Amino acid sequence: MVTTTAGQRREQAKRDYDAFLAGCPTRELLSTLTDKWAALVIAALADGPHRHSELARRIAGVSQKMLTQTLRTLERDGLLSRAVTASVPVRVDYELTPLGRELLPVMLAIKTWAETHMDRVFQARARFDAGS
Amino acid sequence: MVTTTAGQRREQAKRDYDAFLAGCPTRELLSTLTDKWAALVIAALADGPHRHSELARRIAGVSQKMLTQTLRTLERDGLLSRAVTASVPVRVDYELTPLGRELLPVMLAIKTWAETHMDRVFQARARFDAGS
DNA sequence: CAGTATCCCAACGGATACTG
DNA sequence: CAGTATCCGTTGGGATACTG
Repeated sequence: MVTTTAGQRREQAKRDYDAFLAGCPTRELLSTLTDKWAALVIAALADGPHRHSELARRIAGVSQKMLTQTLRTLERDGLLSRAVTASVPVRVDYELTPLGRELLPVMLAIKTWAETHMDRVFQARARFDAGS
Repeated sequence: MVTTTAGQRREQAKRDYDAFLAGCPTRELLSTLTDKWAALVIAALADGPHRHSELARRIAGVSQKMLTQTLRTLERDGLLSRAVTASVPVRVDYELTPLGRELLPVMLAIKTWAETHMDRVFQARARFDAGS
């Protein structure tokens, strides 16, 4: 057995992966994370499991195609789990995995940042548009 | 003069804006923030001002079209500033504004998260792909 | 209810060429 | 060097119809 700690392995991972490099797989993962719907879906699951229809209602404006697609991608990447209850009609619940819960604070931070600083961004835009 | 504090106004903003709502302007801002290149550009400017060409080199694989486009959007939203030095040839430096520096930790967090948890995501994908 | 399957248009975004 | 402009293929993503 190797004697590296979890912390050491994390440090190693940070050296091995660099999103600034074009070929790095983190580029693709970054694309998944920096997705408008992904951020909203993860934020919507912050308070526990939710059904497909609940998510669709909560995240106003998302098409069911994009919602399903986003949920699949996040499930594949291990960020959320999908639980099917075989009733009629079928019931499907989505829930953040431990890995997804580790990501949650970051995603909430983006959403909150946008909501909190919207005014200052509006001011900046007004200045920019006036200046040109 | 109104007697609300900055803290109170921030609280107000969080109530007024909700990215879960379709018509909310934060949706659009969220789209800007959750952009692969935007995250990388802001991360690349973490250690101070950089020239256009330096950014292009640092963020491997970005086309100059996308780099310029991303820089313009971020400049318009007040996240970074553009300084032109009228020499021959022209020199242009980009630097995070105070607003951009407030966003920096969040963006770095995403990039770091991706780099740190890539392995676990790979494992999750292997499990998912095997199961189906 | 929770999907899958098509169709189809708009945008994203790369490659290339040109300008101050 | 730091852009802008054009072309053009690829993808994103909505609308609709259908299935277990």
